[in-house]
Amino acid sequence: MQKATETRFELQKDRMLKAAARCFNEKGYSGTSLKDVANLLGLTDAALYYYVKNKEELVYLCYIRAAEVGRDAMMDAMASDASGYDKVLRYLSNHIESLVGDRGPIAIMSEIPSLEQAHREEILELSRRHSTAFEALISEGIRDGSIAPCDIRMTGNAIMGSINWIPKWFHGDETVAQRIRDEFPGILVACLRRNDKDQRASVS
Amino acid sequence: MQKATETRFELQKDRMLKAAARCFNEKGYSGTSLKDVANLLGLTDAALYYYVKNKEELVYLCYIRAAEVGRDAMMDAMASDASGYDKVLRYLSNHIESLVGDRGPIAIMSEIPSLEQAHREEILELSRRHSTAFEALISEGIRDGSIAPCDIRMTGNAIMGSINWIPKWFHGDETVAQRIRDEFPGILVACLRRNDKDQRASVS
DNA sequence: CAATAATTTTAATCCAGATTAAAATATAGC
DNA sequence: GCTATATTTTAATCTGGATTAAAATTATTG
Repeated sequence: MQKATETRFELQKDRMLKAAARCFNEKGYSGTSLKDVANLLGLTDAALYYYVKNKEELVYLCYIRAAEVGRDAMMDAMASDASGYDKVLRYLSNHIESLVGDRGPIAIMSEIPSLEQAHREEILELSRRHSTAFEALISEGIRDGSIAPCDIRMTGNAIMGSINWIPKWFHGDETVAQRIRDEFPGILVACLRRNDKDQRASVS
Repeated sequence: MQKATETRFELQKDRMLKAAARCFNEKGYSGTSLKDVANLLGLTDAALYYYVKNKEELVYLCYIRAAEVGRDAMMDAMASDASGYDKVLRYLSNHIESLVGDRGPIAIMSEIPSLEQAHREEILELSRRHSTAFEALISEGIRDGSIAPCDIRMTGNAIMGSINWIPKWFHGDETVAQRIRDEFPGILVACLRRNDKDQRASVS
């Protein structure tokens, strides 16, 4: 019955979260006033309170959304029947597609400490789980021989950092988006193929 | 004559910038009050105004410092007489050492838009120059055959993103610092060795 | 030591931007 | 069209934290 209204509400809320994510990524949390977000939606700042309790919750929800996007990308990769290496590649492609595609601006989780206790812990937990899952993929690849042995924690941090930073410099240009989709996964999985520390490119 | 005083002033100011960088990295710009920074120094918030005009300038100076650290790392690498690949490796090692070593916490430049016009433009210019210099190293490596041909812009973004994200998860633990020093440069330059998109680790 | 300069604190302001309550408008179902 | 509900705005507050001025303390120098 409320299906229609619920849908409208959810749609608006989702638009709001995207607008907020965009502002936060571009202008930072402090640099973003609720008015900025509202303007992007053609609304008044006060209107946002119809959808969220306060600014903190707005950030919280942006981060929840970011976590979901990461989880979805991970789930899909984990479910595939492939080598560890290919799962990582698939996860990266998935996640990147979400970042630059129409799941639209995803917030960088750079202000977790400003969240209130309960929210902070929840986001940290989700974040930790994601890292763990990613490291598990790498482990799997090492075990099945598709990935070269490496310091899993550091390699995971390196790759994830690169991903996390994308929203900082990508601002919606579709040409750039395509280039990211095409290049990034390949660039990053290269970190998993080192089999010789002194190897060089064998070109020409 | 004022040498001693100047030194004291400069030292205190430097301590302040490090404390601020640490706060900003950990709690974000908005989450950081001047009181937080002052507490870390055993001072009162008002005391900070003896060293800087306002909070904006504090951020600005943190970013200037971050840019200098990057530039120093780059200068040293560029001056070396080595292949493009080795210059990149050297730059990465240098920069990473600064990030995790005693040049102490370096601020992540994540709130450039909150800077006032003139400062923002200056920081952006420095930032752009640094990217350009990094891409030049990659180009050089491709020309001299030490680096595999690649999308220079994207590869540069990937590697720099990984570097930029480090202060987000590294919080001063010396054991971790050593691990970063040991592993990160090698992990990241792997992105420059791809000579075959379908290559896999040739282990066991 | 006195005298001057450097540094920090105390104690007010001040303000942008978050938040709220009530009123106004839009929308949906009947 | 009428009624109830959903959504948005208007118009105030409210507040944390930035900022400032003056006073107090600490260091330096002749």
